[in-house]
Amino acid sequence: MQNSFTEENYLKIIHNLSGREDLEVSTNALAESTATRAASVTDMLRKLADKGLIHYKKYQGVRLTEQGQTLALKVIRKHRLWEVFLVEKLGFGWDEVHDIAEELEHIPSERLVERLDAFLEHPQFDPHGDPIPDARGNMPVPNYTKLSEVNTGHKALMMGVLEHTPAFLQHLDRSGLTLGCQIEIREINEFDKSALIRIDNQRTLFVSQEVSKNVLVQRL
Amino acid sequence: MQNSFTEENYLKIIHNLSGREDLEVSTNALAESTATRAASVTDMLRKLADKGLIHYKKYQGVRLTEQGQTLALKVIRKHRLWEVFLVEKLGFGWDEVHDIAEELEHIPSERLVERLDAFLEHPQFDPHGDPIPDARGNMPVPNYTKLSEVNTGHKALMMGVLEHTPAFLQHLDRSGLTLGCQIEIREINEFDKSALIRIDNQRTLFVSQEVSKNVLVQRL
DNA sequence: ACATATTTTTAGACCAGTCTAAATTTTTTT
DNA sequence: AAAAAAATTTAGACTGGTCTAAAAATATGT
Repeated sequence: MQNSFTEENYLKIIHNLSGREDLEVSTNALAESTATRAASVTDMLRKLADKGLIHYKKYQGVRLTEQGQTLALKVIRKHRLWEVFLVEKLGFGWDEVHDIAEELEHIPSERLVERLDAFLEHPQFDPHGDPIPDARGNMPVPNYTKLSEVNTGHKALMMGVLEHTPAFLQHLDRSGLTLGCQIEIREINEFDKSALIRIDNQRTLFVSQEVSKNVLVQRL
Repeated sequence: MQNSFTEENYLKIIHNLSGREDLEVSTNALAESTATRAASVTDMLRKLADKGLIHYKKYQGVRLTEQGQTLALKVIRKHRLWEVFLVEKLGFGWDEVHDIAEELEHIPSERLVERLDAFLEHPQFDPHGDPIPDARGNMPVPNYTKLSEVNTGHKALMMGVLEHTPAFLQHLDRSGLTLGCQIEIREINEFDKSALIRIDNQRTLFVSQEVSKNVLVQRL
């Protein structure tokens, strides 16, 4: 029994919503993320539960089973590898690849994924800094800090983002904030938590809390 | 109104079955090629006709409209470009890529196709020697000859195949018949039309008519 | 703790794409 | 040109995934 495009999407989204702490995911949250109605989500949850891919008790929200987790990570692996391909090989911007990878992630061949991985030289992270699970489903859990949590006077390296919307990513592009850049916190304004930062010791930039809460860094 | 995976498949198959002479394609032929029942094909044909993608009169078979033709060629373009990618970049054999390309061909982004085309340096032919339509839907119509039609003593270059089954392609691999090789016809046996040929002036090989009827060459 | 609001589930319907069985049209054979 | 065979279409049903409207369960506010 094969898993459909739709089932794979649900698993991936449940994984993403349940976060590192494996929280219960609510029907409404899924309805929001899948852009379907709650009633349709309920139907799908019954089906996934019947297949043993999720733990589901009525009104209690869901969690992935071991099996569901494995499958979700395979889809996420494919998604992120394809994003690397699109950016590194085809020259797309990091703000353009999500929707295309959303389609490519459901192409089913194991051999394809492994050869793609080799072709890309086994990347560890996708273009947004998210870690790529390996073929066995192991995903490193980098513990980055939000830029908003770094104190005045400290330096850090930009390692990822929490927001993945094109609008946000394009804003970072225009600000010169790219993965790997060095950021030094010069000032933080108390009233709105906006900050004056210095990038790569070259440019100075004002960032709102909106931005700094969605940028992940590695403290130096 | 988007075209579904299934619709695209029908268009592609109608194109392939109607050949260069744009023959009418029968319901049964489509049922065979799509691995569905004739009754299901009939339903689909009504739908495609309603969308203006095919000319269809009951019991009369179908032909693509201008619009259907354009769409079919876009799908074929994608299919063949992805095959080039799989062979040239990922190192797959020409016998392994059909099924995977069958999935990839339905990924919808125009930008993706054009960037892939550029990345592959605008290939003219896929790994089986089939011509790749350009972005506007123009496809060169190379007029190759079947190897079985070349006379004793003549030379030719191998340019393509008519069969695309893994079994046939693997047989060619084992025989050392690859695209671009030079073939000289040494002898043809009258009773079964099998032939003794010389490849690249290096190896001599016996080929059945089965094989020579499915190998396309350019006479020298 | 009770009434209200929110969330979730059930019930019943729809669409795309498929199926089988039966009816109809076209083609072939004699 | 009639009978038989083959191809095609119609009729009616099923599955996966979705919807709306209504019912049921849970959570919240005072």
